[in-house]
Amino acid sequence: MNKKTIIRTFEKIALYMELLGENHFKVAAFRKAASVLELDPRSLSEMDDILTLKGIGKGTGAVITDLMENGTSEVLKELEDKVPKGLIPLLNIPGLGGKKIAKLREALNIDSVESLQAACEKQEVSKVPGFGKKTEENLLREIEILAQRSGKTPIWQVAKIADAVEAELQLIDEIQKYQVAGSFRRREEESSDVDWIVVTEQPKAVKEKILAALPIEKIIAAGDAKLSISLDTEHPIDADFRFVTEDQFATALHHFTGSAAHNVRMRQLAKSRKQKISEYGVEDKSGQVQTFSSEKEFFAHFDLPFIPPSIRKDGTELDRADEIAQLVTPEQIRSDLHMHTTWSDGGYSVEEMVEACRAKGYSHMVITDHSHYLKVANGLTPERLLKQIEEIRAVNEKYDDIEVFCGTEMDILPDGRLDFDDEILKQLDFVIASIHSSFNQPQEQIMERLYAACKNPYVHMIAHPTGRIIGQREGYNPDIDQLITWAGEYGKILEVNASPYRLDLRTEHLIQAKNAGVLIAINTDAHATEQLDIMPIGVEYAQKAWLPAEQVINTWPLETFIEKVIRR
DNA sequence: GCCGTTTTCGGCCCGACTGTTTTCAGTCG
Repeated sequence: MNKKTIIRTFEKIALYMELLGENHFKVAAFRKAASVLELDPRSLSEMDDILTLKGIGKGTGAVITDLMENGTSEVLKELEDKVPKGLIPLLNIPGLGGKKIAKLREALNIDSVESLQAACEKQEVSKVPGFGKKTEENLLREIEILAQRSGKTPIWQVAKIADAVEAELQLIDEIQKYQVAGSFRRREEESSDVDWIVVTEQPKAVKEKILAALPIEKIIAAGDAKLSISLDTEHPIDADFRFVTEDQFATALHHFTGSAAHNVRMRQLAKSRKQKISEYGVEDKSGQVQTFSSEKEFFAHFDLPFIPPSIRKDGTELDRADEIAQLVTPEQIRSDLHMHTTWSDGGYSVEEMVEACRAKGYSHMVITDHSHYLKVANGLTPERLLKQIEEIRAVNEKYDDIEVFCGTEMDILPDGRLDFDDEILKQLDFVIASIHSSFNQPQEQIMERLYAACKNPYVHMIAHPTGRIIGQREGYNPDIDQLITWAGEYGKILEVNASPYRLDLRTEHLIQAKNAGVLIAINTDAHATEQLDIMPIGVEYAQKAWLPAEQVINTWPLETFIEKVIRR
């Protein structure tokens, strides 16, 4: 028996109870028990107090005991006997929850999406009390949509959609300001929808203009406080707009940024102080509602520091408030150590990239074009690299407010060799090693390649250490534990790639790297000047691992970087 | 089902919107 099995059992029990239309507090109690175990860092064998944990009581404790002694749960078995498996997908249909599903099952013996569809087509559903014609039509349509639509949208697609939507919002005069909230603001890797807080005195007019401006597949809800639509974009996604006044903005932004668990913790905290949090403000005993000029002020009201959106997760961030001051922030970034130019597959010259980095106020930067193995990217031969070094040194001479270092993003070849000899590497200030080929090799071979890079004395950093593209490809599946160990042993830096396509190291690995004391760099891997702008996304993503600024070498001043990295 | 520095019973975060109802339950975030 392991912890995961217990957690999954609780989640299944909750799901089945929900389908039976059980009391939702009871359902929530099982979900809560699952999350208590999930959040406890210990393994099952280390948890001798498991039955006394807060959130585990008589009922959930009995399930644990049953699982430990017999390997199965009687409670779950009974539920499985009672509830047909085909009902579970019904919960994915918008508008259907446990109660309605239970009613449909009672009245029409619905036990699957197929039987629900048939019943709708025979117009039997609209005869059930509590259901009507409109519900029946909606259900049929949702069943069709469900068949086409798959899961969540990766962050890089959300980013594009958000840009397009905001371009339209900007044109609406009645909007005083807007800000994206929700999971995208929290820098989650994937989102199921996008939310905006819109400040306006004229919600009706704004609603009409948004409806007229955006490509819409379906209007989900359109009231005076909220507009909810399905966007008919290349990658369809739902969008929510909340209309508030200026003074409600901070609390609305907080509320709709979530996470849900974070909000619950905040509201419990408020309640313990005889106050009540809603999206409109903080209400005290007398019914007086207080509003705030910023989220920072809102948090301060509860004696908390500003909690960055990306770490608003399960509520435990409130318990770690004193660690927040050390967290890396986008404002602390002084350098970008991974970018490309027209020498390989970038879109801008060395000088243009330098100008763009100067505009960011960076104190230093590294030009790191591809190496010759990567023919598709016009990778540099040793001869061209030497010429590029000359150009970079010359450009560097021109500026005294930024230091431009010579680097490379060198391929680690499929056979484990490195793409440049040490004689060449010696002449560079900063060497990145990356895998761009033969992702499908067995893990052993991948690790041999990474080991070759780690033990080479001229390599400084391993870039995008998994090669994943979010929502599209898994990458090359390295043994990250081993890589982190080597990075520690050989003093190599590991990269967080700020590109919303990549974002690796991913959070759980970054936590391991943090705990191992391995140095981290956050880089844009920019192939164009405007891509330098994605740095905050990488930094905010890295905050999820509670990474302190001192461990992120981009926060170091030039002198420290030279001393500890270039001349180490 | 779980919990208790007012509580062992009566709460459990809070509010918007829809569709079905004639005042509100269910769902959603």
